[in-house]
Amino acid sequence: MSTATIRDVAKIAGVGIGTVSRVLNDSPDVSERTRLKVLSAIEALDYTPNPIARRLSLGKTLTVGVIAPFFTRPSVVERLRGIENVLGASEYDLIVFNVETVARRDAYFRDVPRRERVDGLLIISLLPDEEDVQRLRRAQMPVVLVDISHPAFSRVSIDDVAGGRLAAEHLLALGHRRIGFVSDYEDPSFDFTANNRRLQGFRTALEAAGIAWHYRYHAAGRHSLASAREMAHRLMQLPAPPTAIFAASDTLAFGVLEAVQEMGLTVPDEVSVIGYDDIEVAEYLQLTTIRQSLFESGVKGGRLLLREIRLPPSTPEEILLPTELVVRETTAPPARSERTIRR
Amino acid sequence: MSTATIRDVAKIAGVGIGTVSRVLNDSPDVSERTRLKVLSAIEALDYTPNPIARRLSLGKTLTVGVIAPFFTRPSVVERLRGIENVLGASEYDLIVFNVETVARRDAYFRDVPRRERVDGLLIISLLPDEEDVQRLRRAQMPVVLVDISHPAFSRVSIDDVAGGRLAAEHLLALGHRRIGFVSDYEDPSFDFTANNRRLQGFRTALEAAGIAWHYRYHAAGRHSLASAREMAHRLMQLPAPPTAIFAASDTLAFGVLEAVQEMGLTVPDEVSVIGYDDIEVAEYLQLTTIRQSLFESGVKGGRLLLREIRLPPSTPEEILLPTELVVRETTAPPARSERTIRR
DNA sequence: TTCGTAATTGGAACCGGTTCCAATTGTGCA
DNA sequence: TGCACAATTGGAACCGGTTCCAATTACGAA
Repeated sequence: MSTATIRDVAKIAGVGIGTVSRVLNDSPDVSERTRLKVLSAIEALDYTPNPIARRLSLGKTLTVGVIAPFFTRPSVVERLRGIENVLGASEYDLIVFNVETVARRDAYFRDVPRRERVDGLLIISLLPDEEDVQRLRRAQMPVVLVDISHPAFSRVSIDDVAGGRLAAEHLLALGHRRIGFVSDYEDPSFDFTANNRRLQGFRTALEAAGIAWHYRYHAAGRHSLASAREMAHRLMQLPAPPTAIFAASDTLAFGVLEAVQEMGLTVPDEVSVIGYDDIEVAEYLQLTTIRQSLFESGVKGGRLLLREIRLPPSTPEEILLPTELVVRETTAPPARSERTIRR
Repeated sequence: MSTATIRDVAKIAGVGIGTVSRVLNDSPDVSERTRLKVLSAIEALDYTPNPIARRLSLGKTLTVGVIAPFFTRPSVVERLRGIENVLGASEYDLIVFNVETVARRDAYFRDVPRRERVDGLLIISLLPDEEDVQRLRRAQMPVVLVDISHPAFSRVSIDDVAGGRLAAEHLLALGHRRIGFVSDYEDPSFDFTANNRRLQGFRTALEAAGIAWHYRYHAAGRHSLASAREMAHRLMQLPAPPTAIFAASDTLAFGVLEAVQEMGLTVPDEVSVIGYDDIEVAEYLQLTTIRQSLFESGVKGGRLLLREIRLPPSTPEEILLPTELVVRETTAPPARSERTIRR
C-alpha cells in the first residue's frame, strides 16, 4: 500500500482530478457539495499531496537556501534561528549550507544559485565576489544578504558605523585616550566589511574628540579567541599601551580578556574591554559590548526574502538595524596614574 | 531564455533522451563516441538536470531532515555541524527543523515524517513519543536518533552512564563525600533520558564508594543558566550543603558557578563544580567537565542515516560514543574543615 | 418552455527527469 | 557471405501534481 495520489482521491470521490486539485488549492470554483465529497475522500485515504510533484508542476522549488559560516561564529547561529523562525511557519523549506572552508564556499556559491534548486537565497556574513554576483543576477535569483552589504542585492545590514561610534564614545566618556582595536581579517573572501564599518565609526568618534588614530593600535588576525589573545598581547606591549581595547566581536573580546589577565592586569581597573554582538555568554561574563539584534536580523531577512520571491523588487531594498551600548563590568575609567599622565 | 531540458540536449546532440539520461547517470551502455557528442551538447547549453524532476521520477526526495532544539543548547549546534559536514558532501540536501516550543515540536513530528518529504530523518536530543514512533514506523522512514535512545530506531548515543561515573569518580578521588546533582527536566516530551543515564552512572559510582545517594541533593529545573543558578542556591542552603556539584550540562554548570560566587564562596577551594559536554566556552572558562564528542556524534549519525537510506537494516544499530574527563580549574579537594569533619 | 450566460466539472497536456522494451546497429564465427 | 547474439539506441510511458480549455449543468429571464 503505497501512498495515495490525486487520481485515487478523484476515483473515490467520483470526480475528476482537476476538481480535487481545485479543492486542495482552495479554489472558489467548486460547489460546496463536491468539496465535501472530495474532502471526505481525502480523509478516508489519509491523502497528502506529494510536494515534489507539486514543485515540478509549479516550476518552483518551494525551498530557500541559506549560505553562511554558521558554526565558526555564535552570532551567525542566532541569525539562523531568526530565519528558521520565519521560514518554519511558511510553506518554504530551509536548506542550510555551512561554509567553513574556502573550497566549500566556492562550491556552494557555484552550485546552489540555480533556479532549479532554490527559489531564493539568504547569504549571511559572506561577501559574494563579482563572479558570484554575476551568476546570481543572471539566474535572476532573489537574494537577501544579512550582515553584509552589496549594492546589487537587498540586505539587512547592521548600523556598524554607529556601533563603532558607540563603543568609542563610551570609552572616551570614561576618560580613555589610547584605545586599541582588535578585529579579524580571515580570508579576504570572507566578511570583513562589517569590521571596516565598525572601525570607521570608531575612528570618526575618536577624531571628533580630537584624538588621532594610530594604526599601531589596530590588530587584525583570525577570528578566534586564541588569535585575539595574541593580538592583545602585542597591543599591550607597545611603548604606550592602550588603556582600553575595542574588539570587533565578543569572541575576540574574550581572547583579549584572557590576555589581559595573563599579563596580571585587572579588568576593568587597569584595562577596559568592550566587545561587539552581545552573544549569550556575554551577559554571563559581564562583558560590556555593543548589542546588535542578531535574531531580528534573521527574522527581517527571512521576511524580506519571502516578499521578494513573491514580488521581485525593481531595486534592492536595504533594512538597517540599530546597535545599542550595553554597559556591564569590563569597562571603567582608566587607572589613576593614566589619568594624571594624560593631563 | 529559460533553462535547457534534457530534450534540448538530445536534439542538439542528435540522440534520444534516453541516451542523454544514460550519459548523465554514467551508464556503461553508451559508446564513447555518443558520450562525447552528448557531453559537448551539455557543455554548449550549460545544462544541469533539474533535481526536482529527477526526484519525482526516482520517487526519492534526496533530502534529509533534522529535527532538533538547535538553539536552546550549544551542544546541539555542534552536532548539527557534524551532520552538515557529512551531508554537504553527499547528494542529499539538509533541511533543518528547529524546535523551541512544544507546538513546533508536535507540528514537525506530525508533518515531516512523510516519505514524500524526506528520505530520512535525524532527531537530536528529542525523544519521540509512542504515537510519533508508530507514525515513523508506519511510514517506514529511516530514522537515526542522536543523543537519545529508543529501541525502535538506530541511534548514536553517548555513554552517559560512563560519563556520570567519571564525574563521580573524579570528585570522589578528590575527597568529596556530599555531592549535588543539577539537571534539567523541561517538558517531559523533551529529552531527559540522557540526564537520567548520567545520574545513574553517578549514583552507581557513589554507591560503589559506600556513599548513599540522597534525593535532596538532586535539583531539576529548566535548561538555562538562570534556572541552574536558583537550583544551586537551594542546594547550597541545605543543612549539610554539598562540597561539590555535578551539573548535567556546561550551561547548567555556568549557572552553578554564578550562584556559588554570589554566595561569596570560591571555586574550587570551597566548592567544586563539574559540567558535561565540553562546549567551546568551557575551555575558556576553565571548567572541569565531561567531554563528549559532539561534532563526531553528528558525523556518525549522518553517515549511519545515509547508509540506512540505501540499505534499510533489519534491526536498529546502536553506536556508542565514549566520554572523557577533562580536568580544568573548577574542581579541587574539599576545604580543610570539610575533610576534618568527615573523618 | 426556451434560451443565454454563469457556474462547475472532467481530463488532456504539461513540468523534466528515469526506465524499460523494442528496434537498430555491430561483431564474431561458421 | 550469412546468421546468431551482443551492444547501442530511441522514445513511450510514467512519476503526481497544476492548468487550461472544452463540455456539461444550473439558473434566471423572457
